[in-house]
Order: sequence, then structure tokens, then C-alpha cells
Amino acid sequence: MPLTETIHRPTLHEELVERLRNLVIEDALKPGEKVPEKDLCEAFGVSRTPLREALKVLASEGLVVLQANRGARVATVTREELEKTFPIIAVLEELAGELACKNLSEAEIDKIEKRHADMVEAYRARDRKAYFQANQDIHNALIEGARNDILETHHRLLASRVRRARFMANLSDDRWAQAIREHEQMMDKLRVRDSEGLGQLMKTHMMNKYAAHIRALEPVSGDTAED
Amino acid sequence: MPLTETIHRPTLHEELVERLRNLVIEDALKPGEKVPEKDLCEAFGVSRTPLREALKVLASEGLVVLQANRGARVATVTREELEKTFPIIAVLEELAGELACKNLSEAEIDKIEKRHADMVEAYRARDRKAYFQANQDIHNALIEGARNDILETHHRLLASRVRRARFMANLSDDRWAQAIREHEQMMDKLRVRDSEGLGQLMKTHMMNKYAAHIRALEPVSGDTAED
DNA sequence: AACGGTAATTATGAATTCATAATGCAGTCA
DNA sequence: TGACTGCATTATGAATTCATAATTACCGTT
Repeated sequence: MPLTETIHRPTLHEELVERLRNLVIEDALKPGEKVPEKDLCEAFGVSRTPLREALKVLASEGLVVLQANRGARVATVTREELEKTFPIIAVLEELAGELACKNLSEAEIDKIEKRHADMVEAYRARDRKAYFQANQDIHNALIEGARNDILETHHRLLASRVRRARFMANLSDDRWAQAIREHEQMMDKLRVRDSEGLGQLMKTHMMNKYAAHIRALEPVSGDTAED
Repeated sequence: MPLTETIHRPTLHEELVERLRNLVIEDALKPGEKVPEKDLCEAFGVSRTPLREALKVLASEGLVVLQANRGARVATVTREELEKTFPIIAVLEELAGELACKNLSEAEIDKIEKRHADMVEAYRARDRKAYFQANQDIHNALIEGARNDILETHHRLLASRVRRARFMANLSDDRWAQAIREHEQMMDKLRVRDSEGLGQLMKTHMMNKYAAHIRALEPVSGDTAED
């Protein structure tokens, strides 16, 4: 009997990885902060062992940094790291776009179309929160549409590290309008299933997002200012 | 004070991650095999705790699979996984090629040139082992030349999972000749620092490698037989 | 009063212990 | 004779304990 398709009973440390990851992504634990094992243990009602195992995993993902005998700190995202990460995300999205074009069902494309409409509507209303959510959904749908869980994993790994950078906070009107135009073009390509076209657009879309973000960071000394 | 640039003193579980990773990559632990904690503990002379932490990390990297209360097994590389992984490696190499073109020093390019000559020589002598080593060195040099440690990490993560597939074992004469031609072209692009050109070549080179490998796998039923 | 050193406290890395889930074997019943 | 069930053994997940390294506070000296 092949041992694929075995039931995946979530073990304690896996649960913790998930919870901790969310804490970091949702900024409940802020970059640079210490991650106090003791407090988290009683907060989650678990012993230190599984929590430490979870921290090791988070560290290998780069979300936290372990210092020998000095515990874990939430990783800070430096500007240099952003510069290194965005191009990688960009080429992954390029690939995802190509694959999604080939693999998405008509129904799924319709769904994305709807979310796209929501997003445009949110843009008209200048509703940043709704826009951000719809945008996220669309990108996620395209990534998932690639039908490549490994691609998805690596994309999530990279995206989770820069998500904290909060692109939306400093979204200029110009860039916003440009982003909408780019999304329109993406939808055009998706409708006719032009995979290379969509891939290219998603790549440049991400690089533009990156450029805008770096521009926004420009005034800053170079390190990440908090809040 | 920014807490970047802290000294990275290797802790016990990190050491173990390294050692175990090598065991898996070097096929000392074969795919599908159980990873017996007890034996490894006495083999390395450590307790189970750091070893288990290491296994969690390896699992998050996808090198081993954890099953609740059933321990860890070395991950088997299914054909489907290969099909999902290679395109990702390909786009990462594409990006690496572009970046390496821009960032490599002349001296480094000379070094690669030398290794390339070694590789061609090994091809002439039909010395698979030497060829494989030189090939590996060249690819590594190009990846490192990208000056992007995050890209490097993800590339290594993906490559280590398929390395076991041992492309070289079933390298047809045709494919071998083609690979050499592709490498010649890559060197041409690198010499004139045509970044897009090198990127494209590295991508297609990887996809061709992939295609050849899939072809070699063809006869196999599709799933990996267990012991 | 300030700076440096030492001691104490705290917290982290690692070992050991404990409990529970899985597997294998044996015995019995069809 | 073969299959199924129950028990025992083994091994894994998790908690607790232990030791060591780091940080902080306090005291002494300049």
C-alpha cells in the first residue's frame, strides 16, 4: 500500500507553528521583539518542548531568528531583504500565472472575475481595506490555480516575510491607479488564457509593487522603522 | 541598536539539521525508510530532544515526512513532485542567471570559465563523476553569483529534494551532448554579460534537464514502491 | 560619583521521564 | 487452516527536570 494520502492528524507542534506564524504575520508579535517561551507556553497551555520545536520550524522559514542561549526574536525585515525577496516572488508569480492560465476552470475564472469587480469597486470607493482583501484573494486564487503546492508553499514562505511591510499603508494614488490598470490587463490575459502574457504581467506587476514600496521606503534611513 | 549581524554560533540542533540533511542527500538514508530516532541518537551521541527538533526542521523543508506517533520517514520523491518542482527551480535559475550576470566579478567569471573547461574535458573523457561535479560547481557558482542568499536558500531547498533523483545515472548520450551545447551557450552569454540571455538559457537548460529526466522515468509505474 | 567586576537570578538548550498510540504476536474461534 | 481479537512490547509525542550561559544588579574601588 502506498503511504501517500495518509491522514494528516495535526500534531501539537504543527498547531503551534500555525498559531505562532499567524501571531507574527498579524503583527501581534512585532519585528525585533523577543519571543518569550514561558509566556507563550502558558498562553497556549502547552509545555516548552513542542513550542521550541515550533520555533525551530519558524526559524527555518525565516520568520524568527534564533540566538544561542538568547532565545528567539521576530525577524526584522531589512530593506536589503526586501530587495532580495521581491524579485523571487515576482518570478514565482510569473510561473504561477502561466500555470494558472492552463489549469483554472471556467468557474474559477468567473470567481476571480467577481473578486476583480469587487476590487475595482473598492478602488472607486477608495476603500483600502476592502481593496487589500480583494487583491489578496485574487493573487491567492491565481497562486492556487497553478495547482502546484510546492510553488504555493515557497510563495507563501516569501510573501509572509514581506507582508508585514504593509504595502497598502503607503499606497500612493498614482501607484494605486497603476495597480488597477495592471490588474485589468491581467484579467484580459486570463480571459483568453494567454499564459505567457499573464505570467509576464504578474511578474512586472510584482516588480512595480516592489519599486513603489522601495520608493516609499526611500526617506527612511535604511532600517525598518516600526509603525 | 539594530539586531542584525548577530554572530551565528551553531547550536546542537542546527548541527544535527546539517548532518541529517547530508545523510538524506547522500542517500545514506533512503527514501521511504524510517528515520529511527533512537539509533541516530546514539550514533550522534545526543539526546532525542535536539534530534526531534532537527527532524521538525527537515520536515518543514520537505526532506522527511512526519506521521503522528509513527515517527519520520525520508520523503519519497514522486513523479508528480518532480513535475511540480522542476519548473520552480527553472525560474529561480533564470533569475539567478540574470543577477549573476550583473554581480559576478571578472575573476569569478574566469573561475567559472575554468570549471567549464574542466566540464567539457570530463565530457570528452566520458567521465560522468567529474562531469557531474564540475556541472554542480558551475551551477552553484552562478547561484551564488546572484548575491541573493534568500534565492540561494530556496533553490537549495528545492534542489536537495530532487537531487536524489540522480540525473546523471540515466544521462543519455544525446542529452549529454545537448547539455554541453547549452552550457557553451550559457558561457557565451555570461562573457558578454547578457543577463536576460543567460537567464533564459538557464531556464530552458533546466527544463530540458527536466524533460530528459521525465523521459527516463517513463517506464516507471508512477508511484514509488515501498520497501 | 562612576566604572568595573563578581555574584545571583533568569531563561534557554538539552536530557530524562512519562504517557499514549501503534505494531506485532499469540491464542482462539469459525 | 485461516482470520480476527486482545494483549504485550516498542517507540514516539510531550512534560518535566537539569545544567549552563547570559543578563542584571549590587558592591567595591578609584
